[in-house]
Amino acid sequence: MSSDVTSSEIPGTRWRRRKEARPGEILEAALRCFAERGFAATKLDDVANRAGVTKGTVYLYFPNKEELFKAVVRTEIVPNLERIESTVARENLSATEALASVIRFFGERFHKSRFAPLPKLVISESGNFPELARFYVDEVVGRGFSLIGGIVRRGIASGEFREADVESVVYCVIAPVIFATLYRHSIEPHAPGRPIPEDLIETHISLILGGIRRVSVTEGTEDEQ
Amino acid sequence: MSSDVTSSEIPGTRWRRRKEARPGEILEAALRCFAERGFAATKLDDVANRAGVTKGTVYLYFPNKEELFKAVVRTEIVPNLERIESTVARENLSATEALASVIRFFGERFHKSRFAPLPKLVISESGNFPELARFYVDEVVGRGFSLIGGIVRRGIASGEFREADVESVVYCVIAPVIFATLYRHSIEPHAPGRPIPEDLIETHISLILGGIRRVSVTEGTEDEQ
Amino acid sequence: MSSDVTSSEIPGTRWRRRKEARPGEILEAALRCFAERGFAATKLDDVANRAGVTKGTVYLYFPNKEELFKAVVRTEIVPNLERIESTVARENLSATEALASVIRFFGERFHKSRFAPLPKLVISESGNFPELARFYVDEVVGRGFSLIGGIVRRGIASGEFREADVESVVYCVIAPVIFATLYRHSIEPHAPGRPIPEDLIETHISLILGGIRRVSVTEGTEDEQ
Amino acid sequence: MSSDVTSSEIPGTRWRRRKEARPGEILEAALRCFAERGFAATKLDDVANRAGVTKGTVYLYFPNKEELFKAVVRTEIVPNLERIESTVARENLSATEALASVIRFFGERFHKSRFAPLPKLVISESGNFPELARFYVDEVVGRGFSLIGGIVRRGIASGEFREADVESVVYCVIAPVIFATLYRHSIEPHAPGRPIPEDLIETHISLILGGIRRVSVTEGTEDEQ
DNA sequence: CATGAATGAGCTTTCATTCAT
DNA sequence: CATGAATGAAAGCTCATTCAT
Repeated sequence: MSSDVTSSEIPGTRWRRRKEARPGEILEAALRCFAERGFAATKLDDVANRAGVTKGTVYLYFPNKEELFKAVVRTEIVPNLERIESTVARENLSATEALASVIRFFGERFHKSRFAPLPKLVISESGNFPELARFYVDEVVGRGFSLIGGIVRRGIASGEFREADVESVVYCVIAPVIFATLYRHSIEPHAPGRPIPEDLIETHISLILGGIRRVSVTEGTEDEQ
Repeated sequence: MSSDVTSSEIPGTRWRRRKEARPGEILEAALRCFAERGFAATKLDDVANRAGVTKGTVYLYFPNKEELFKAVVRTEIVPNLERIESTVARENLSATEALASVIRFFGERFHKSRFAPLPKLVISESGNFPELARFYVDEVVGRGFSLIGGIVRRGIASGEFREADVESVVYCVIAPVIFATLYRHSIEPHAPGRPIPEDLIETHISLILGGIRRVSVTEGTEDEQ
Repeated sequence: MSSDVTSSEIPGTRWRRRKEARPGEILEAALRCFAERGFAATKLDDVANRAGVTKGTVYLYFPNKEELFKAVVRTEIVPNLERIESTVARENLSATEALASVIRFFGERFHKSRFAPLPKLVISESGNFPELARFYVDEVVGRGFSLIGGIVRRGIASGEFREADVESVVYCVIAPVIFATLYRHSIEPHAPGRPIPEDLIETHISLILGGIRRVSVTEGTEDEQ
Repeated sequence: MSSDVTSSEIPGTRWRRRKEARPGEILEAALRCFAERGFAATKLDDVANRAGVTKGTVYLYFPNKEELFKAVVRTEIVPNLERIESTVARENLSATEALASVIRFFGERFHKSRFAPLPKLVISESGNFPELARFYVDEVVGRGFSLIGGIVRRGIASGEFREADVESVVYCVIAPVIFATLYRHSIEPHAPGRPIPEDLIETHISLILGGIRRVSVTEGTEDEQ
């Protein structure tokens, strides 16, 4: 648990004035620290260093460590949620297309966005922050399940998909995506010999569609990816 | 807090010698505490209380908190691994049957055994214990992947399964099982309104097999990709 | 505000076991620190040093600084209250005798007992601890006023004393006693040139009785003390 | 936090020069804060807020918190002292009249003027500011004692008052006045059920004169005060 | 073996103080 | 002059660790 976090900041002036930028910088630094070490193991000194400020400055913007954590979750989750939903809600796709597209979308999102470390954070800290778990269930799991559940149900209703327990299918759709995120932020960095396979997402899509679709997808799968 | 989870430590040391008499209650209690709160947030007082002893007693068996953590990982994971492998490795099953059986087996294991909280622990603490990640990759992920990868490869070779990226398929096979475990130990306790669906595992099996098997499981599925 | 509080403790073993004696020692040390420096300026390190323990030990017995403060007040005030009341409540004294005796009693009490620094503490900290003020008013001021007020009223009723506003008389009876305490614990230590006069209490008694008694005290004052 | 309340500090320093322009609001605000919470517990933010400026501005006029405190004492006490003395020192009053008048004068002063919170401040902070105690003794207690002591001595010499320990009498004269001030600023605000009696001062005067005057005041109350 | 009182390093938090604007 | 963002030393508090019993 070494605090090997060094500031990568303006070397000359140790004293700047950036009221506007500060909170964002601190939140970003905090997100990374929390994601790496967890809430309890994160020292405010590390967060401050990473943000290029001192401990005191953090307290200028956030009343305490817990509120900082909540602010991180709040600012990283909420905006992303909106974007995900609105993006995927574009209509006139078949259930098959919609499912493939939603998986692909999540896969990308979780790979690149700042949202990426969140699942790990939630898994790790739900024990210490029950509200975090509840919040996540309500806002993220709930919405995500509705979104995907809706597509699956639509596919079954239209005969595109075969009969199945919708809830369970949703789990199977989501799991590999989340799992990849968790793996990427926890294990992969320390196990360079075993990276996540390149075509995980596309394989996942084809497996899921193969498993759920009623009609053959033999030729359809080619252009699926 | 640096790492060597797998090393067997100064051999013949106090810890090793006393290990013989060590109450498994401490390890069990520690496993639960670590899984619930994470390493940093777990107080030795809590572990001791849960084990029905005093803090001092913990130090009789483990030289410090970090060694206790490593001991937890060592004693709770490794024995389980052996059993899993030997059980599933009995041959004369078709790839289909083997895959179904291995998923079912893991599903059970992760549901009931003391092994269950481990994934959460690894996800949460790999940042603070890089060796934990390495250990997990080598011992668990590696073995699991070999096991399942072997089955998949065999299925493809025999024509039972269609062509696919084996690594990716393994991920898709494992992910829902691990994900369910993580969910069960992090989120579910705080979100009673959204339990893991009963037939998740069976649905998963049927989806995966549907997705991977060459012959149709619907009606004309022989050409399923 | 220099922390020149040095432990006067057993020099050999820095490590002892005195669960029984500890809380009392800490309370005593705390009383002195609080009385000298006030609540805010008192460092727990000082209290600990004076009690011959370390900061951590203080927290073994008191959950935080504020509770320590309250405990000090509680343990120093309550027992003294009982004693004062019961002692003075001995009957069959004339109002004159009773008043003289009660003033003398308070004078002594405030001079020697551990109760002595309390008035200063209450005056100083009432702003930061409103409950302290309330408590003091209810338990100390209230009781004291009842006690003395009763005597005065009795004296007036019996014709021993002349008519007067009882409340005001009580203030005038109490004020020099309290004032002496406050002076002794705040100013006198730093102004050795101006000590409290030796016969303050007896002069006070004779003045008060001279002022309140109906019969002339011109010659009576001689034997008054 | 060491002491020299009376010293006029590095003469011609920043503080001294800027003193000319200094807003009395800061001193007034500081006096109130210090009196309410004590030196240590007073935050410069509070002082600044109360004075309607920012923290930085306080430092424009006072080099640090301690100097601010000293300036408060200096500017709030000293001028008042002068006025009091000169007012009461007009002669051609009998000792009885002079004593009554001086008590009344102090009673008023301590009730309304900015001088009022000072006694509480001295009582509370003498532990942290020994010089404050010394200053108070020299300037306030000393002068006050001379003033009142002179009157008492004159009364005794003239046969108006009976023989008594002058120092002790002075204490008894002063105590209720100071005590009322302390009570008013510490306890009364938090104990609305027990206000200081309206005619405390007049009762005090009549008790003291009754106690000290040679002639009986029992039936011959025409000279009551 | 087991206990639990005691320790002290380390972390969170506060706030007097500085200084670019 | 005035501001207020930023600082960092100091204090409160926690808890892994020790050790007399």
